[in-house]
Amino acid sequence: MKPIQFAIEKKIPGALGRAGVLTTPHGTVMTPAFVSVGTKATVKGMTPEMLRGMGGQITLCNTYHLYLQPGDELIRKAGGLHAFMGWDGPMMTDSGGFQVFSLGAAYGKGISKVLHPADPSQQIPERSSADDGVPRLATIGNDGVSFRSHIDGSLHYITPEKSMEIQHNLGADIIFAFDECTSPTEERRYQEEALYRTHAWAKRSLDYHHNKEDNASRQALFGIVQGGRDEELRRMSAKEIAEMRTMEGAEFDGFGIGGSFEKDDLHSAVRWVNEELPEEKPRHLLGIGEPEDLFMGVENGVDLFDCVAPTRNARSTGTMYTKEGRMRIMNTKYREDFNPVESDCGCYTCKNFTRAYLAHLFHAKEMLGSILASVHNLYFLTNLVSTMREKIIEGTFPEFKKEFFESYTK
RNA sequence: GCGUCGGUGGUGGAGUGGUCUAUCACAACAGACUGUAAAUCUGUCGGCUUCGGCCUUCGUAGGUUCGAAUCCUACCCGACGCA
Repeated sequence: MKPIQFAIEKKIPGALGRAGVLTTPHGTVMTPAFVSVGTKATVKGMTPEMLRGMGGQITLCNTYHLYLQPGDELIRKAGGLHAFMGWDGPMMTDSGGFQVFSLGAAYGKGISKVLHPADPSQQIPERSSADDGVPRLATIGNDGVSFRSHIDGSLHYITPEKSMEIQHNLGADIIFAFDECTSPTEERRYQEEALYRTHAWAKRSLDYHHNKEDNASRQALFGIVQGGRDEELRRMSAKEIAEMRTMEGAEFDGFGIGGSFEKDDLHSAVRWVNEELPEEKPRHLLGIGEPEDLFMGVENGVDLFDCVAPTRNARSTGTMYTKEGRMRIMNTKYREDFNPVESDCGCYTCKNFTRAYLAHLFHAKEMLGSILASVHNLYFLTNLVSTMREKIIEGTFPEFKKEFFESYTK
């Protein structure tokens, strides 16, 4: 018996998109679905009850962060992440592969998950100059990655096996293979080299996982596809990860699509990969979650998304998603605006508070502001994706997409 | 009434003869944020601007000086002390 089951209910005619049901040991997820990010065993500002209340089905925690603090052994003793953080629903853990990137090639360089090269402040530096200056906290070797803890400076070595061991201790329903998320600033030669390494690490992750029968029966393992912006590498990676087997014939239970992108490359990369991946297994687009990207992903066959944007935008300066686009609640015009953030929104924040009140909380630096804005943003994106699911089942996804972008401007 | 100290841009508070439109912090205003190094970060913050500058500011009014937020005089205001 496999730890998860995935059934497709309905497809978008003429596209890769589909609506499905993902069954895990801790419950089902109606896909496509938005995954709430809870890196350090907490979705920032949200109790599990609030997550449930706003329609959250599943959360994603982080291997690297929890290994450093409080330690995966401690979480194992606590009875696993579900018990430790009080979330009894479906849960995934990321492998630490993103930190290879964010604490490595991207460290101190202002490079993030999605780059906007049209913005002059985000010009992609040449590789030669990208290596100057700031010392990295993550250094890649062929066997694994050395991390210098961003908390206390201590040195740690993470291998694919170590990532699996940590994720076994954490005990999420779905875990990810250890990968290297590459920067779009790397040239093709490096992308290729990194891809071979990611594939080798994927195989080691798969082998290690299936050597631990207890875990393999309770935790699903997703392989991660990389390959940057290059079509050949992306397709090759998707095929290779999809066909990867242990000696006993065990395979990945699903797939992650990873990488740091230029905005324009995102669409093509997702399409190339999903054209190659086997239809019957779930696909997770790692770290993506702006509304326009969610539509693109769903249309192109992505089943799961996670993104820090809703909580980070909410918490930092009260930037909230609305049907008309982003609203920055601290802008002067909202100080005496006694309407809800969105009058037709069903979230707790919109049903109970005004823009003026939220503006006040942010100006006064009261933590409830961050919480209420997070509630709204998580609701907005979660609800947006679940509405896309309904529309796929109704057969009206294209109409819904068109209607959404008639009012939404970024 | 006498004495002492002090009055700097929205606020607090640097500066004590030229490099001063005046450090810094806060507030304000605008922006960024996509597998969280993030309750973080960036920019603006006297007026005008053809963005090269120009004009006006450090309680008020005079004065010294090539040059004053900085020195002198008078006045106004505040705190404290003494009558």
